[in-house]
Amino acid sequence: MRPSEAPTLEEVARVAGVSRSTVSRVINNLPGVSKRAKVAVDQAITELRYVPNQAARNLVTRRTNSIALVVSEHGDRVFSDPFFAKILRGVYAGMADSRRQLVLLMDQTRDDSTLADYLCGGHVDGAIVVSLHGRDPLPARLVSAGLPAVLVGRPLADVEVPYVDSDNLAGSLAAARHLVGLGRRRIASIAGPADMAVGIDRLAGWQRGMAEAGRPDDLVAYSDFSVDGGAAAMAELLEEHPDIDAVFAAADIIAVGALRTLSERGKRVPEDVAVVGFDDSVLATTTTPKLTTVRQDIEELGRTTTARLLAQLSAEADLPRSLLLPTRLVVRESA
Amino acid sequence: MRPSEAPTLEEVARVAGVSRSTVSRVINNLPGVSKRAKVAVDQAITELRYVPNQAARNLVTRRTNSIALVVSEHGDRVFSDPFFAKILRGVYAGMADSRRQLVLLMDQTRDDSTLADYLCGGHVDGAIVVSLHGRDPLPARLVSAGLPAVLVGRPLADVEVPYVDSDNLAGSLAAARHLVGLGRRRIASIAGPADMAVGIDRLAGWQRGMAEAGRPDDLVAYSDFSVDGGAAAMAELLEEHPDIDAVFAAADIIAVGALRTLSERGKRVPEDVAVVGFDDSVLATTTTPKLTTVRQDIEELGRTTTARLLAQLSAEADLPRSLLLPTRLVVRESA
DNA sequence: CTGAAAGCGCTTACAG
DNA sequence: CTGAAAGCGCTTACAG
Repeated sequence: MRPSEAPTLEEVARVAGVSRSTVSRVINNLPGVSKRAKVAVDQAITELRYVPNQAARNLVTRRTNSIALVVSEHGDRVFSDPFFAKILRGVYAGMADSRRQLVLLMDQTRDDSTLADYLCGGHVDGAIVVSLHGRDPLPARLVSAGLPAVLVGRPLADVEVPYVDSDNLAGSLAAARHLVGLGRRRIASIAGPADMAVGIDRLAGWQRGMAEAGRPDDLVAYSDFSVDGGAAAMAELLEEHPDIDAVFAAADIIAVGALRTLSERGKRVPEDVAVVGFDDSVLATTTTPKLTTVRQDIEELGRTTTARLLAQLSAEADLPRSLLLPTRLVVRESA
Repeated sequence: MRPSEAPTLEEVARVAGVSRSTVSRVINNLPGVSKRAKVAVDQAITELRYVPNQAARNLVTRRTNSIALVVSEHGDRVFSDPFFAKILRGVYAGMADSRRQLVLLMDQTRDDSTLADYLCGGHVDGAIVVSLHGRDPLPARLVSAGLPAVLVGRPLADVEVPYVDSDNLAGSLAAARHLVGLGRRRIASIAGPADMAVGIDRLAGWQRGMAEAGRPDDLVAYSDFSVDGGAAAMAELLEEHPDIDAVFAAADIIAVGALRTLSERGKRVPEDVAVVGFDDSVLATTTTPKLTTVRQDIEELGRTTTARLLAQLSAEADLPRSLLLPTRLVVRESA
């Protein structure tokens, strides 16, 4: 970049009539600089349009001032999933004051090992890992390499990595209790993928709710996070249990599919079947009837994860291992 | 990171029994290394789990091996806009083979000047700028600083920056001709924002189509890229010109709004009013009737822009200043 | 084909 | 409060 044009700290020192040490102190806001020297340096900096060379800085400080956002998911889903977009927004908001840069990494580009090598190769000071799928070996590798990392979402593998997650269990428990409280007798659930913590936890919450109320907890069908998946799961449930009068879907998008099937089968919502979703996404208010759902704040999830990582990087003491963010039931029309 | 644990090139040299120069040559695949030396070095590298220090490398080579993706848009739109997600996917795909990293920057964090300073401060080797809005001063600043940059989308300001864009004019001209060919007499357009190249170009294409056919080109209403905007613009058009029998909307999302208004007014599509959109987004096939629209490949836009930048970074000669990607009409049911 | 040496632009003890 | 000096870990002419 602009070979010899770029002024160095050395030149600033010369222009300001001080030593390199002093210039460095001014730049880094270190104490022990006379006002006179500071003024001279500041003036020289603006005069020369000096910008510190980041590489030289990194080399000596052994820090890069950048953190990685690793989206541990192959293929297309990442980009089309609004979840990712919200996380990104939260991460960005969380970094706003930190003067750090965000390096985006997805392992569609590099294979897992290359990705880990890269992360551990001193390119970044820390990593935020969005673990969308099952038991990824990456977190364990980061830990063993000593790279500060925080996960978005509870990992399935039993690794000693801090994570931040929505309180999925409490949220789905609240949904279950709501349906019980409505006097529903045959309460089913369309669970999310069984290989994702988010699927497991939301199912567990519903199961606990059923157990509390002395209801059976085996009216379950599984679905991926798609409308069609939800529709198929709902059809499956109705096939086996035509008397179902309530269903808790592990995501709004699944609930949308369930609504479609119910409508096709001539079931009225909520009169015949009450439906509760999860997420409180934009979908929730565009359906007819509007969806009762469990609200989670995904952007906050990204922000908190970032804050947790930054705190760790500043070596703050007594950091909580992991955090759960509250979820709450939003009652609308469907249940 | 891992203070003194990380092995250096020096240690690799010692273990391999060669000089640092030789190790460096092996690492960088430079010619002039005996097979014997190469084997010894490779072995030492794996033995020590050596990873080159990027900062040291950057310092001496004056390159960072990273490029910036600058999303020049404040606030929330970026993240919720599927356009951005597709661009990101394309950019990522375009970088797949390049061993470079992507640094994501949005000026919601840093003010414009800080952003430009950062970009020109030697942090990145080049920049891809997604210019979603009007006449951003950023491209000009990058050019004057000598930072290689390529824009996604034609800039409004007259700067000497290469850009890659969809051929919006040809696409909307095709749409206009299609409506004319259908025998429609009163053809309107809902244009996009007048301060965005994409809005201007799509309107221009439609106008040219009208001119060709000797039709008036003043049946125009403006809208932002939203359903509600499209609905309002359609209402406005019908108010002033109740005899409209065709409308070209500058985006599918606008067309969706138009369809809503037409349906509310009891107008049948395409019998009473033919509708053509732009984008061929997912929306196009979920509407009733399915949307005739102009297809653009946004992911390809991101990929091509990235390829253009990488070519520039490798100092390839005779690069085209800018590129237009083809668009084509996809005829479905609405026109 | 190989190595000794200079140097990239900073920060950081250290001595004053 | 200030400066001279060492050193971070590489690459790159240069000389052999």
